[in-house]
Amino acid sequence: MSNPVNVLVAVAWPYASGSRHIGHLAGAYLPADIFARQQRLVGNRVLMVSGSDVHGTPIAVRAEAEGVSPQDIVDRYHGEIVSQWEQLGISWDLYTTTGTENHARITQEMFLAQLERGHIDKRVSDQFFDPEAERFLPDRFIEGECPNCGYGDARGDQCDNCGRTLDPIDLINPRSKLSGATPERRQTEHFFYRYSDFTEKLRTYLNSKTDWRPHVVNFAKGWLEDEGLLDRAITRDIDWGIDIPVDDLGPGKKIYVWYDAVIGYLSASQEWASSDANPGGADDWKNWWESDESRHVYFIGKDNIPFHALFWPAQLMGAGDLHLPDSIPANQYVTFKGGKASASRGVGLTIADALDTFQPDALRFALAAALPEQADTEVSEEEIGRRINEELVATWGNLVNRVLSMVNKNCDGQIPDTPGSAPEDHELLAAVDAAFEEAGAFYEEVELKAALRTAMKAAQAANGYLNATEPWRLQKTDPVRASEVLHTALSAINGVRVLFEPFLPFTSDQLSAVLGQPTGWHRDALVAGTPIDKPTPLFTKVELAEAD
RNA sequence: GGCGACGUAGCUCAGUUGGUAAGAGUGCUCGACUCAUAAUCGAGAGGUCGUGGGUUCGAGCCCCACCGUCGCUACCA
Repeated sequence: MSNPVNVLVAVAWPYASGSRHIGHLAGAYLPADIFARQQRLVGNRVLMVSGSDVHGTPIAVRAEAEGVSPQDIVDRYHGEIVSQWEQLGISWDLYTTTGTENHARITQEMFLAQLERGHIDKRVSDQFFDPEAERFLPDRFIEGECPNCGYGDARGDQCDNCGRTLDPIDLINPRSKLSGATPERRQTEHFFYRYSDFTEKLRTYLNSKTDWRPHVVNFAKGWLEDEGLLDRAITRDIDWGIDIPVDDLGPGKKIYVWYDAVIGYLSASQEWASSDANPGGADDWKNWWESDESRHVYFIGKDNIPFHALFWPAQLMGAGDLHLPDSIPANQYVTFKGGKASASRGVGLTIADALDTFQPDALRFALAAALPEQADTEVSEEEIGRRINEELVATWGNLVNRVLSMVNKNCDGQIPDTPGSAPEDHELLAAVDAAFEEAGAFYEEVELKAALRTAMKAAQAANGYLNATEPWRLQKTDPVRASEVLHTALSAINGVRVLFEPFLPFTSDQLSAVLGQPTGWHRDALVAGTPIDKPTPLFTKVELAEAD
């Protein structure tokens, strides 16, 4: 194959303020893991990083409400998230948090570099202040009567009743969501990032991305129309966050959470490079970030597009010569059917719920088959179960089981040394080998649903081959040919399981224990004489509740 | 209000730059098979491609309007 490429698999940083649901999983984390696993099999050097986003107002407010420290909130949810990654088999090279010293230092370094280059300046602005909570308030934390429709509980940024976008200054009888007090307008001074400096460069950058998904490019370009990007404050009046590396503004101010969160991709790469997990040395991160040869792929939900297609590239441009995102295959949303039925029927199914109900690989399979790559996709608990039973278990699980059973029974419990040479034997193995190429092309485009279909097609070809050759019948009439057929079928499985590995890591490991570790993105030769025991099914069927 | 995406078989979705009588999986019907988790394989039925106009020799793909769903709208992350 060609030379290994350094691939950065950058995955959206989950906000450590609550439990994640399977929409998040299908939107970013699962596709990232599938892609990363395949890229490793291909032989590329994959660095897959993310972490919990631990700063921001919601966490600070929640901590105050519960009478605990923000760190307690973060520890609770970070712990939950980390344990779920393990259960789901998400193969991070590093999953960290934005609460590390390393991250703070690198964020501050980037801030200083941009300040030095003139892309950061100070401005005074008016903001709402809660005199009781003694805290500046984001628009969303101000409520009042909607000036358009009179709705009493409109938020400062938007009215939930009439849907109009609002400015908190227009609210009638505004009150703080935190204390109920009437907010006051106060002047406050903040650092602004001059995103407007990069409007033209970003236009050029986006225009060069002709292969991106249309909804990603169009959406990002929409922000650049007319006056282009607006400068944004990158500091906040809050105690919980990263210190501003210059003290001009006085106390009580920190760096804004989203300015620092995206820097996590860079800081996590450096943390990984310096860790024991990497034998390549502390400067190894430069092979991803200071190299034109590397490839950066960002896995995010569509709500994150402006941050990754605009703000983050602008921050990178302002900091120096760092590698920009090469592709951002942002997914749309997974939506839930039967929203009014009940939580147990799939409405807002959390990752924890889903893991209680489904085998990890089975869950991965069902979500991968429904990835919202082009459009929002509807799922329900029934639909997930249906996919597991009718597609995964019936086609792939059963294929493995039927072949291993026959080999165990008819070939003295070991892999026979009887490769077949009939035309149909070659045809099947050629089809499996071709599937690697076909699926590989889909991975290059990050079309993971299509890659999964390719693997399923190969499994179906193997099932068809068995039905056509009927080894169970040959066993009585022509045992030599029967063992050729079984050898061929097992060879096919030996390839197909590699095609499935990115989707089904746990059961693929089970098969590796029998068939040996795959050596790459291809079908390995069988090792004759390897013992094959009576198999236990890889997957169990899901018991479906009666749909009503 | 503005912007964007979507609306294709009962269900979940594919349909590259417009071009042979519109596809997959699943479900349904029929047939084959019985090694295998009542699993598999084959065949078939099933669609006015949201509606109405327009461009074109030709449109699911392009343009306009409308209807519906969802998202974003820059101090939520």
